[in-house]
Amino acid sequence: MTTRVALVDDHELVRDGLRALFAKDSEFEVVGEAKTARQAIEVMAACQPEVVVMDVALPDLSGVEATRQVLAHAPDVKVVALSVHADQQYVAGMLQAGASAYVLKEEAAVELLKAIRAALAGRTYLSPELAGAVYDHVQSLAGEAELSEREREVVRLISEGRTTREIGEALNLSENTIHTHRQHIMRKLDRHSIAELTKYAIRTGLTSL
Amino acid sequence: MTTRVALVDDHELVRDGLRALFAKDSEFEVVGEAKTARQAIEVMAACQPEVVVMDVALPDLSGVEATRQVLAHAPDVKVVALSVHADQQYVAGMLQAGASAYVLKEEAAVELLKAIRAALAGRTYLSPELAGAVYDHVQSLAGEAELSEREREVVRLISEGRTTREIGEALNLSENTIHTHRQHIMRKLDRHSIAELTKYAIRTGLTSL
DNA sequence: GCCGAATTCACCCGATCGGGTGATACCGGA
DNA sequence: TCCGGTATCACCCGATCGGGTGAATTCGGC
Repeated sequence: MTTRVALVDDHELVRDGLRALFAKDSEFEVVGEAKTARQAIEVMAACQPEVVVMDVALPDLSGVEATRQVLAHAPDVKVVALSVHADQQYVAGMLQAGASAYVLKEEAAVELLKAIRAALAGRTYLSPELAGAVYDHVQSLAGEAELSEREREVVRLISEGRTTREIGEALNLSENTIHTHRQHIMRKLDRHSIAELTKYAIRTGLTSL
Repeated sequence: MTTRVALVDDHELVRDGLRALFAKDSEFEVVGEAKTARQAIEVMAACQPEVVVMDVALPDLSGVEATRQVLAHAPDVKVVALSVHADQQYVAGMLQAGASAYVLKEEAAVELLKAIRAALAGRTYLSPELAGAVYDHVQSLAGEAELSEREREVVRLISEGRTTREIGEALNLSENTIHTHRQHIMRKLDRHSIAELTKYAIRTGLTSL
């Protein structure tokens, strides 16, 4: 029985390469592709893959947020993150979002296959280069409370420089409600300034620089 | 150590010529080529060049838009524009899009190498003929967002989540002074919220996530 | 059913922000 | 020499933030 794989990457070239890679291996079958996070959600429902190979840099949303949303829709899917950079922040963010593996694009193809097999077996896989470097960061993130969907949306808008009133208008909610959300967020994250919330939003992929 | 260069030009012949040019010089190494803007974006991710030599006339998008997109994906890459025309509009557009240099094809090859070295050194290079014509425009762009030492210090502390009073205490200055600094900074950068200032600080390396 | 969370809204308060004006002083380039 | 930028400080104002309290609803879990 072959393993059903979906590819999420905005680069045609990368997807082509990956597809060719999986075509050589009878163990895997590429059942869906997506260029954006939004497309990815749709493809999940249509193709029912067991594994999603996801680029962390997508045009519409960060891979972190995309991973979160994919797993919200299909909790059993294994997400394997693909990235060009060994950026600790991103690695930690992806793992916290629920990714099962993180592989650098500079690695050999065999690393990706190893990562997928590890993910399917319920284990977490990191590119050899990363494993040690990231451990501390993951630990530090572990103590961070999780935000609800609504709260992440509010943090995102705050980090875009919007005011409480503007956010209320954007979400069709009362200013008071946004105010309360912000309070809950600050208490959960123990971050009590816009500056710190903005950094959180960037690090977790809710917004970009 | 060689400098990694990517070529973006729709003319096979031009690319052949440039490749031969760089092959003669052990200082540079051509690691990727693209015929179109779309390809260029893909090549960026795949090849991780330090410099992109880009024709301003491409079949799918203008060189201006291509430059913008390349830099959106890889902010640290230096873009050297190549063109047959000394059109001020194009020059200004490319520089505004973030190109580091603008070289005419009629110039000698050595000009291109000079331009690349200047770009790598963080300077802006223009073909001698253009230098005078666009000087004013370049000046206005160059002096656009330069903060003073003091101002950068204040932005840094703001991005650390400190309040105006705390910053005043830290720097042994009046609250009012910090207040004024913040105003000047916001006007210079055209960023009018803590969130946006924080992003600026992160992008320019004044603070970390 | 009860409890906790998430979500929604309201009203309170003092502190801070974002913006303006105006002033003094220093320094370096035109 | 005068002008512009930097740096310092002061006072003003309205808007917003950061924090608190209290309360309604819904929804999933024990």
